[in-house]
Amino acid sequence: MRPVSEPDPRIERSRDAIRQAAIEELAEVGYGAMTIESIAHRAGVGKATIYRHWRGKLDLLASALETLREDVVAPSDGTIRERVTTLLERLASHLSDSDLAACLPALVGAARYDDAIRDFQRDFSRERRQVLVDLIVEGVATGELDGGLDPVLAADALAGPLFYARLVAHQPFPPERVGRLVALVLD
Amino acid sequence: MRPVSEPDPRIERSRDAIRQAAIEELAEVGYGAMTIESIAHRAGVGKATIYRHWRGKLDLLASALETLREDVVAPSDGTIRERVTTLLERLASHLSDSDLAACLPALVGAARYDDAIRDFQRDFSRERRQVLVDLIVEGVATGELDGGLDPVLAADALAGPLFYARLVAHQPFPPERVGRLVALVLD
DNA sequence: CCATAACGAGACGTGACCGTCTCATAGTTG
DNA sequence: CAACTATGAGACGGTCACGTCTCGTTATGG
Repeated sequence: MRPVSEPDPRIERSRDAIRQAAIEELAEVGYGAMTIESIAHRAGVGKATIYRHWRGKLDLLASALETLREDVVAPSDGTIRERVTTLLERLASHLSDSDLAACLPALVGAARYDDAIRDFQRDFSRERRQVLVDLIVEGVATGELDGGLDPVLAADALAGPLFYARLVAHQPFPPERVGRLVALVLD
Repeated sequence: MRPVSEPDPRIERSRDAIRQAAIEELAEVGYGAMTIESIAHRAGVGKATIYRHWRGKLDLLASALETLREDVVAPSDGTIRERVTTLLERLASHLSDSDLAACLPALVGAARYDDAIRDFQRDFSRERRQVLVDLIVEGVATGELDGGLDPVLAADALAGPLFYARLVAHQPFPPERVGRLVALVLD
């Protein structure tokens, strides 16, 4: 292999700024009202730079969403109930705080018209749910949880209400209710 | 009271057509991409007619959403478990079928930027949830359900997963799972 | 330190939608 | 039937974002 010259660091630097700006715009004004010009402005970047790197809004958005992916790891200490509770408390706070959560309503709205967004959302939620399901499966296997428990159903009953509160009811799910929800579903 | 001349029936007729078109547009293209011109076209109406009756998109939308309100009545026959199951099955099919459900993703996306939409959604979901809560309260009162059950929490655990499946996971909640969900939460 | 490449800024023509308007038409009331 | 009135159609000027482009500038690697 011949030595290859380093790529100009400015390239990735602007790409990052643009992706971040896109995420903020998405969260603040929504998918429909998002414009390339506003993103360029927010990123402190010329419009042309955006078109140099992406085909358009959709392409950029897909790329920006990738930066929001993050691995969810189940807590490893304590009883299953404690670990499930911790995981859900994290989810609850994640739903109030994170960049992704800020974009969530916009994504839900946009998913209907854009397959890429829908796929992103489905994959993403599936991954997150799997962590919860695995935890419950483990609890059933060790006998801590009732053997008749359907792990997938239980995971839905646990995570569903948090999303429901955020997206539909528009009232936060109080963190202190998480413990009672876990008790209700797992016992 | 002096006799009052009948209002021209054309007025309400166009209003209805326009409201219906607005709902369809909202469901199909989303809040941001909805335009007065496309609504007028779909309704077979001149743009001016829309502006004669409403101030603009937002005002029209609020008016159109009103037509989507419908009373949810709890089933009155059977055990509480059966009635809860029936109610949830109705909700599940409502979430696949109805005009309102078709608009739901768009509403979730728009709620972030429009207070009126958020209020509509919150009130609407609150009303629906109350029916479920009342049913569970009744079950607790008659002793059919465990006395330690928190009706509000249980209602969330029941309804949440259905919305979650529709809005986030993008996979329908199979009607046959409703029964198992009810058993999981109420027993 | 120079040649190069990516950059920001923004002008440009295009197209969409806005909200207002005019006008001939068709449906309604009395 | 006659007067009336809401209507469908669409022209209009204005605004805004699009996607392309041409600049002069700046940072980078060699």
